[in-house]
Amino acid sequence: MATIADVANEAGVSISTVSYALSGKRSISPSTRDKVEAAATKLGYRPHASARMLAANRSHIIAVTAPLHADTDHSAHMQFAMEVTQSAREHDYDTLLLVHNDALEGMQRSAATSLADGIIVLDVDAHDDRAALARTLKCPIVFIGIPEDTDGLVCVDLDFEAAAELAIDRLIDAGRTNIGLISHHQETLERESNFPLRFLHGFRKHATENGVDSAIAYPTEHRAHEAVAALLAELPDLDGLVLNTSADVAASVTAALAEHGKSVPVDVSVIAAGVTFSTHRFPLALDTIPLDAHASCSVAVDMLVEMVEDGLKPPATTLIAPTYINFGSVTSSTASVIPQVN
Amino acid sequence: MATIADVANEAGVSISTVSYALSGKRSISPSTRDKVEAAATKLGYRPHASARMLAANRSHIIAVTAPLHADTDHSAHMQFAMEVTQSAREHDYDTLLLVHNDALEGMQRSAATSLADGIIVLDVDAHDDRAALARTLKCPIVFIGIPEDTDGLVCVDLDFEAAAELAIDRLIDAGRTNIGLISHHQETLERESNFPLRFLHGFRKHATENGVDSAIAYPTEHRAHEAVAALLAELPDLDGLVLNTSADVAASVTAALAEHGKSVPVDVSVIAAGVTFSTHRFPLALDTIPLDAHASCSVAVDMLVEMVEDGLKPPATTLIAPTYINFGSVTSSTASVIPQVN
DNA sequence: GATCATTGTCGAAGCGCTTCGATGAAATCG
DNA sequence: CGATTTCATCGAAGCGCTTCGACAATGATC
Repeated sequence: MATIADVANEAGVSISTVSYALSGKRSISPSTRDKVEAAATKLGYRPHASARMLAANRSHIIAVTAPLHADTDHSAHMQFAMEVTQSAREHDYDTLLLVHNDALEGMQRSAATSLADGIIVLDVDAHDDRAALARTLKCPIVFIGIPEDTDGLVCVDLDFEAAAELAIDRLIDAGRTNIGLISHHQETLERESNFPLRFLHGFRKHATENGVDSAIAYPTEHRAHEAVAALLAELPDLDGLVLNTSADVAASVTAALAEHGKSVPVDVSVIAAGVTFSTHRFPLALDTIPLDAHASCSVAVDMLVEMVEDGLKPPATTLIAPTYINFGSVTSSTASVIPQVN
Repeated sequence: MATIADVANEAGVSISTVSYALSGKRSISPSTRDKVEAAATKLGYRPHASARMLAANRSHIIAVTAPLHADTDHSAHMQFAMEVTQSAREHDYDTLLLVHNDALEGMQRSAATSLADGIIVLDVDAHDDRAALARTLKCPIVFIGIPEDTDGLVCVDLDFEAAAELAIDRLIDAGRTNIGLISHHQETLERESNFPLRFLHGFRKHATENGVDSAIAYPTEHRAHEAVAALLAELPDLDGLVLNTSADVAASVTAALAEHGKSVPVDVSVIAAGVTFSTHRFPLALDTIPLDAHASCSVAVDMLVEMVEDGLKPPATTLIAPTYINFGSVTSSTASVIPQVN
């Protein structure tokens, strides 16, 4: 393990010159810089992480709290953790994983000991203990997800209400006026994971405002059949369907509708919205308004790094505009009347 | 941020006394210890992580490399990462997440800069680049999974060959002599993820040695139907089935067999072996020889910590003995002849 | 009562880096 | 050409902790 002193020796300059040459924080003559770089390369010099942390008072570590609930969608969870890590690396930060029962203690610990420069909070509930804790820590923190009380917090998330509105608008544009929503399991709603509630709210409001007949169902199994039956009972003329639910439920929707003699997209047009999974492997790919982990995480990490390095406090809540991916699962119910322009 | 000097002041003792009182590395009189502890509590003292790292030359951080492949089972992946983290916390270590393209560079970096005290390698391929790299690093490393060439490496994993043998033995005990295996997707095998190969090997060998008729199928879809059909084509009298495959394939096995007029467990007894998922939510729960993330990870982390703290090099490869969980999906084909003892 | 351990505490030397202020040399200016 | 600014480099002071060696004070030993 070569130290900076070894490099200084090898290059025939002082320690501070090596530091400045490698960091670029002060001007150094090209010839000296070259000597230093050559020496560093020759010795395979890598600055000692903790020495650097201590001296610079910056760990270049971001803690990520990702608790695992019984109903956690592991795949989505993983995606977010990975995306945070990738984004962090682009800023030369590493990520510390804080799980589970250790979430609160871990946040506390990594902040109090200066282990982490900042914290990313994943899988946020409406009433999340971590929100209260976050207000007491002077450490920069960004939530990916939105708790009910965002006072004093910095949050980033997909605009789920806008996503619900966009889904309804697309179905209305296609002439659909009997629109159902399959939401998440009751279990998830009860835990008050917040985004399904925001989606529900956006759906209800926009459906009412636009005078469409709507119904909402909550799956009870890991498939769509029960929810589809419930929807059809309430809305026999169902011709539009929005899915803000889990992958297994969404995957079986086409089959469930078929059992009732309904085909996709002609009889019922379907949009998956605010979901992390991709539908292109489904028996029939569905139009999707994705909950894009990469988008949320990179925005969140950018913000966090800015807070850490520049001491800025960004706007309290940043909502990410929904995007639409077309797979052909929405078609006009009156194709001959309203010709598709564009 | 109170420092150790503040605590020393408050308690009226020297800095080194505080350090020894809190670490217990030298004997300190009870009265002094109490004073120090009171002062530390009063000031909310937490040792500064990087200062401690630098002075003690130990980061108390374990790096975890968990690359994400196209065919990665996110759920299993997450489980392992979480379990490593949990086990690490029990030894007072935190875990750094190294993903993806960053796996090799990250191992390199965290070792060279002393960012991590040790490394856990997950999701190991037969010919894994990380194995070669590991041999060049002086940093303690434990593989969870077994590459083809284990020379100089420390590896921990479920004994997949023994798991295959155990599955066959149980089916033989139940009088089953036409035993099929549904393995993983070709894609997974081609990537040379190593454990399916070891399972296959154990299965073939033990089936041959015990004179049972056997057949092996590789699923092509995310369901079992094609594989079951292939198995029945080769082995029309199929009466035992071993599943070393993905959750979606295993979940649909009962239905796939039913389409051929075969019931579980009477016509065909089924065992899921070497799998991370639980089958108790399946339409019909299956006997399971689990690939227990907790078991593997806690053994691996214990070893790694021992290597870090005591400098010991444990045995090259540690195979974890399989266990059997009974859900009633295996019954005797000749119940009246071989009464169930016990 | 002198000798030898033992125990509890302290001071100081780092750990390897960053960064501030100082300094001499070279360049710029009136 | 002396005064002033700019540039490149260096020395030294930390960052907050651990740990080694020293050293009184106390207790045990004969």
